[in-house]
Amino acid sequence: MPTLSMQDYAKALYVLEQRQPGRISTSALASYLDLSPAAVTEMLHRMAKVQPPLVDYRPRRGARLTTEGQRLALRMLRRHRLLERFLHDVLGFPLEQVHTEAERLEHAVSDAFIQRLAAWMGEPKSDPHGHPIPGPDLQPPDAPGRPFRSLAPDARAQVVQVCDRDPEQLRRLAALGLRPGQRFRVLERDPYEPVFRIRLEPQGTEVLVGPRLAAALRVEPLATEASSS
Amino acid sequence: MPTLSMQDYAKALYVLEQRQPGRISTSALASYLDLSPAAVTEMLHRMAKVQPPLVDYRPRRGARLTTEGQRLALRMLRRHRLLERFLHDVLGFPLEQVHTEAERLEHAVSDAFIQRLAAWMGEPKSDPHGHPIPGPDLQPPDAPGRPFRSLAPDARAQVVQVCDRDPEQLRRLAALGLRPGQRFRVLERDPYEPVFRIRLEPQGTEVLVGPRLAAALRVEPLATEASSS
DNA sequence: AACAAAATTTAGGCAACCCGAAATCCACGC
DNA sequence: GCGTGGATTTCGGGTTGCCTAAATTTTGTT
Ligand SMILES: [Mn+2]
Ligand SMILES: [Mn+2]
Ligand SMILES: [Mn+2]
Ligand SMILES: [Mn+2]
Repeated sequence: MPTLSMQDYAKALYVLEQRQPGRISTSALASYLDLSPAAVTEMLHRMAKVQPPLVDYRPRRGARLTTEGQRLALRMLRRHRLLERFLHDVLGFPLEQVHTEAERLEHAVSDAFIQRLAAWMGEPKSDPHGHPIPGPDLQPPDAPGRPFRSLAPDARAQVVQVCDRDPEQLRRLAALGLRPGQRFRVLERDPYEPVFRIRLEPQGTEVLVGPRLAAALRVEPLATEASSS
Repeated sequence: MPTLSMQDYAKALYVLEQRQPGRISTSALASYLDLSPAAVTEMLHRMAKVQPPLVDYRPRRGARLTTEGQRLALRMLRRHRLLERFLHDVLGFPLEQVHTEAERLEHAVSDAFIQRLAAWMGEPKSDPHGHPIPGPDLQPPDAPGRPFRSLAPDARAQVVQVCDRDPEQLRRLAALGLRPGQRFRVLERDPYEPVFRIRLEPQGTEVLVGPRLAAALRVEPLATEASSS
């Protein structure tokens, strides 16, 4: 089994490759993992050298996960998200705390643990932030919904995913009521600035969504029910 | 928070001090942890040097836990045993697998996790091997029952604790039916060799208990019900 | 009291990981 | 084509934790 650090690097590479297909640069990985570029270079060397190799690393042109590396990443994402589901649904951890806790636990559980936990929880398909949980076959799941910024004025939609990496932002989102499942209507989209005004349904609260929050949300458009009433 | 290794050393020192009060020798600790004596010497130095110190170490005359070290040990034992209870009762792990799994998890969970897990499980008082779970106050619990070898012929008793460190032995115990809660009567105690013959109640199965198994069991004597019938 | 065996510590190494600073590379603008 | 700034790698260092082999100390004899 790869080391704890390799597990986190693999996950990070997977997420970054999803965002922007292609090779991932040392600096992109370093800033995502909050490590020095020097540390990342070294680790990429190690991950390219283990058998089987986890990354295809070409000095000065970044790295990509190998098939084996991708399997590792998906295995870790499955663990992470299943654990988050457990922490939130069963133990009642608040949304903004589950990520940190799962980030440590994911390395300590065994495959047997995950298999039993998944069965016991009824094979959940997504974590409490709305991220899809890879199945035991480790097929890459696809991200549900689409970016918030793609919404047109007057559209109705539902939050399907919130970003889990920034606890403070997550607290803000939670305070505003923007959690997975929340429905809303776009009231206004500023034509010049990337600012939206939305109304939560059914609460009726109005919320301003700027570029920071918008980037943290993915949404699912809904049929424009009772648009004139 | 002390390192993962220090956490395991603290637990080991606590268990060994329970068995045999007084200073613990380097070699005793090394053999319990399955490490070289040199590694143990080094770690004892580190544990004596951190602030606050976890052990009182005097070169060539062994080590004892400080109050702080004992608190750490009890914190880890609470985590370990609570996790074992969860793994066995909720996820259905067999008795001989829970120890290994908990040995890793205990270092990855947070205090908040343990607090929530304990509450959710209804504050269990013992683990599936019968070991007492220290409370949140971290008071040293006392070992229930007494050694198996202290049983006299014809006595009735109940298994209250099985040793959890040897999976193979645990499988043997389970195969023989000797798990916590099992009642039995001592039919015979060899006067010369440390060998017992017992009959399980209510099954009626007869089992031979030699010195190895006897050392792995603690028992609670029962009233000699219906001794003549 | 003197030795030898046993226990323990010290010395020297190694593997993971990480960092800051120095060197190196390469791509873009002129 | 030629610098040069920014990205990247290399170098030297530091920490934790383990091992084997070589001292060293203690202990249990004769
Ligand atoms: Mn992690
Ligand atoms: Mn998540
Ligand atoms: Mn452990
Ligand atoms: Mn146990």
